Amino acid sequence: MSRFPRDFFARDTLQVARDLLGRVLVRVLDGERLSGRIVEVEAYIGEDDLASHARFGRTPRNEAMYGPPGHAYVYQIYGLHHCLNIVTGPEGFPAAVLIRALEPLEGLERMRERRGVADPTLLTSGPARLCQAMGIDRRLDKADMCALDAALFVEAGVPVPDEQMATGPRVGVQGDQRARTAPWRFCLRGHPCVSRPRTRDY
DNA sequence: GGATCGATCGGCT
DNA sequence: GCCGATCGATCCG
Repeated sequence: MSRFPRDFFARDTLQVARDLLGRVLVRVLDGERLSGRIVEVEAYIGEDDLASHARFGRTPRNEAMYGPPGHAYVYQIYGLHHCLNIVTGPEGFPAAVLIRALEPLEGLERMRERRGVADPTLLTSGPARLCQAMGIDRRLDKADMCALDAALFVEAGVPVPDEQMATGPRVGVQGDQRARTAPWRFCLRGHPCVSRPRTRDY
């Protein structure tokens, strides 16, 4: 059960994003393990990335992105959803990887209760869906995912060979042309749990 | 299958 | 005051 150390997350953000595919996100909730294989992620890199919450500089909300790698950045959106990022790169530089979709592995029954749906491909196939399934909210913002007693962490799983990986523009990003087109989304080609399967050539 | 819309509220240019 | 790194329901063809 190899829990990833901080060094894994301290590397270049695009490298970490790619390398997170196939790994296992684990949430310990009420003493029970809920887990899923990471099948889709997006990178948000620096204040110059106009799609990033760090584009206006350091604020109370995005503070975690400026902190040490291997910590969670959890934010609320549209007043009702949560999204989970893992902070990457050197401390002081705001960057993170958004976890967009999982293939559920452990704790499916609990996830079904929390989500109110039975279909496994609908349990964790979206950034807010996986947070609801795993009980992730702002209380986990800035949580250290490398601590021994962490309730949220990443295990080694099985890395994904390049030929099974697809790359493309990030979902839900509008405005600035560079931000819109940067190929900073990574997913498992054709996997049923990816959040937006059949748009474009995924 | 695709387009559209409402929910709901914290953070901010 | 405006708007969002979303989701699910609804309507249409």
